[in-house]
Amino acid sequence: MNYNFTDIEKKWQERWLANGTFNAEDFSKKPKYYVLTEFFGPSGKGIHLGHVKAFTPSEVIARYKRLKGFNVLYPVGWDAFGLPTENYALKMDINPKSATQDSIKIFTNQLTRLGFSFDWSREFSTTDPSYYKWTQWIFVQLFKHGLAYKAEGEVNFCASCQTVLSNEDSQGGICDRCKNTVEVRRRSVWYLKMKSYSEKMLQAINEIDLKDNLKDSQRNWVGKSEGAEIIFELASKGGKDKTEKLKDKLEVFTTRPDTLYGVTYMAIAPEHPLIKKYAKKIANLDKVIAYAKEAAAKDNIERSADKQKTGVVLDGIMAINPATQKQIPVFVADYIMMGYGTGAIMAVPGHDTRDWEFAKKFNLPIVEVIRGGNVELEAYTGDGELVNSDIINGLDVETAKAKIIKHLATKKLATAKTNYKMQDWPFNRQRYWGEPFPIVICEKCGFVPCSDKDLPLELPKIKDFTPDASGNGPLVKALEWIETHCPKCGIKAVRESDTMPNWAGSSWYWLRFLDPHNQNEFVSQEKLKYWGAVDLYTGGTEHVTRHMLYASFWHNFLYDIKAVPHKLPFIRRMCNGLILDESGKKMGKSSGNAIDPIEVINTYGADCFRLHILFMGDYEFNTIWTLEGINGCSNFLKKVWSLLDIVKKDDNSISSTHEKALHQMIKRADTGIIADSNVATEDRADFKFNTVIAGFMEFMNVVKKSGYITKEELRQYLIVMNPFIPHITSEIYESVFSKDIANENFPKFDESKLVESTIEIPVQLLGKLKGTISIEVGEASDSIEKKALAHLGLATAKKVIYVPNKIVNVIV
RNA sequence: GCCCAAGUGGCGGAAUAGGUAGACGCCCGGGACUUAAAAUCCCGUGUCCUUCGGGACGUACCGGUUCGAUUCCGGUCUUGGGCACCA
Repeated sequence: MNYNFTDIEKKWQERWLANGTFNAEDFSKKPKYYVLTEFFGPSGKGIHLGHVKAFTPSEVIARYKRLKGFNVLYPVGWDAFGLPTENYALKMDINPKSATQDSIKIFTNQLTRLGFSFDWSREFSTTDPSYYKWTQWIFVQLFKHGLAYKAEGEVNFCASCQTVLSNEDSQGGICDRCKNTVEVRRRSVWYLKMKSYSEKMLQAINEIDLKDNLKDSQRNWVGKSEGAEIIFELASKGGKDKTEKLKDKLEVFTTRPDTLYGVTYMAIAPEHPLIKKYAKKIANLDKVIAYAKEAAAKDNIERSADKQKTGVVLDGIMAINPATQKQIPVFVADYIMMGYGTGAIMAVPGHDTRDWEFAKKFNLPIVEVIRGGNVELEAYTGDGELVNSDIINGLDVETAKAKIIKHLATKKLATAKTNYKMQDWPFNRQRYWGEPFPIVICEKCGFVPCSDKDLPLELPKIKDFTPDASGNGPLVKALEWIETHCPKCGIKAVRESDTMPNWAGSSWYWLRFLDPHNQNEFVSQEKLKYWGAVDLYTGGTEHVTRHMLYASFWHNFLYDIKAVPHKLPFIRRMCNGLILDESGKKMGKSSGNAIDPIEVINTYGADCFRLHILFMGDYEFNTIWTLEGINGCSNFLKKVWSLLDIVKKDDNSISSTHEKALHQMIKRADTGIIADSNVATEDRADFKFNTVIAGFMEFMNVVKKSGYITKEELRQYLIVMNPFIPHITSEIYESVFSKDIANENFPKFDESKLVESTIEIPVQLLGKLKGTISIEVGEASDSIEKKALAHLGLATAKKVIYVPNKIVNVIV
């Protein structure tokens, strides 16, 4: 009988679905294992190769863990709110709701055809009112705890998508969705106070099991820097060259208070309020205003791409160095950002590269206060002894920092301060397809949250959901929905017309999978206690500084208000590489060069596709997609099928010829798929699916050479391979053993079966390989030295190096 | 500019507490079976030289440590990713 993958795969896929084979149990006696891959953003184009690359590993792990006796939760769901779906619906001229439904249908069919062992009973979409009810509920909690507020601020705005974006959504000044350059606009927006969670998020980064380089990029994004805020008094020229002190003081943030004696000028951002406030005191106001306007016209990209330092002195205003009491000039310069620190700096040209460039250009004095470089040639940013610095002379940098802060603090001129690069999260979008804000705007009561019984606040059905430049979302047009009464005082009021960003629904979805049908709570406490955190969370690297941080923020908040009992959302995170096209570009929905995974399944079968994509390369590295080599996987599956012809159906033993190879193969799979959580991080060598598959092939070669496989060997072999190629192994298992392989236990390997008594070791002469000799394990070194000399035809040697059971090197 | 990761046959990739480089597979070549082809099976396959015994070279490049380096150290080049005037 030939291997007919089409029929076999269809048969098992239907059976798994009908029987709910992979549905997780709540409260099982088995140990729990929660494995999750970032859920799908469904689109009408169906799944792409990136999905297969991202999901196949977690799928293998889910099946493997079940065979190892775990109660595995491997859920599936849809992240369907947001710009991708809405832009697609606009393009196709259909309603986003039906676009979402259609896409989910397509995805469901396609994922089924890959044989993924999801628990379909827990499926939901972020667009289901029964789900976003609780997204809104969490928002209300954030609001009630003072972590959601509306304010006017400078935000990133994408003119093409007609909406405000978060910093995370506009990394590098580019809209994450349409790749257009974003503009900075002043707008009234809803913010989530993510910045106030900076420390807690840094703590979470320390605790999660994640590669160090990815932790670094997260820490970098949070951007903690410790330093001090220092107050500089200001003075202006009064009549007759007399100076008078101004009422306002200039506050700056610095990480290097030790260099205070080297401050030779000050610089403020073009948007700094000081300019407006003391306009009358600025002699060259025209020039200053012209410069500020010019700076404002540049977008972020231009401003940072042009590294030439520019600026204008504020003629008439001086600052007073609190350490030296000397007066120094104040500049307005666009290398100072209003959004960081206080929007003003103390400039130390001797020890800061940017200040050095500026000072050189404007001929400002450069003072050395830390010994170690030549500040006339370049800024010295290293360590060293303090000089020219009065009370902190002779100290090292760290000691000097502490002393000068303490000294100024007594005069209330400095305080130790920590700053973060991460900003609060602009949380509203002027678009239709998102969760409505459960907020009523009342003239009398201000912002009033909907009460729990009014949730979900459903998105109204409207015909025209096209965004426009008015600055309002399409929901303002839904008058019947917008106009309402204040839940507090009852007078006429309006609803917030913006919607939440697509990251809202994904910021807590892993919790809902624990209890997806609960109508009374976002998730029950009993289920939270049973399932706890996600044991393994897999997905793309690009989410490390975006979704992962949002998720960490929401989870931390829910923990703080005692809504969840565990502090960390995810115990371990692994990031998969990308699938690239031949030219090395990212392959995906947007590039239009995608290969349809369903065609690969039609030609080769799902088992073959799964095997191929895992065998192609390392999980964490980018892989260039090719069908070259898939024949190897196809040939291998034919060989697996042909085992039916050579199995010794009444031999329940393990033959001595196969024993070692069998145990080796099991060991390789057991250590190469996923390590037990008790294995130390540095000792792990898991996620090595390609070498595990090589192990399957090696065992096949051994079996093929001897021309038979015993029934027991076949049983163990099929179970070990089942997570990778579930259809074919289920089919053969059923036909030989009349049982469902899904209920079996993963075989155990026996280390003692892997030990050899006689081994071959290499003999080297002066480090060059000269052949091998056969030795007994544990044989005396004298005897081995003699064998090695004999092999080389030598009588004596200057020195013989013998590394037990590894190598002999002879020196003459 | 700063930070991180990587560079191994014609190709995808193995092997790093330093110890037989190229596992496993693809492609390719030769053979068996066949009227023929496909499928399948067997053999070969890093490069160069060879008197067919073997020899020399070889893990981006240069240098170092070592009996021994793909692995460790210093420097250079290339590719990919992240951050980007963050005070």
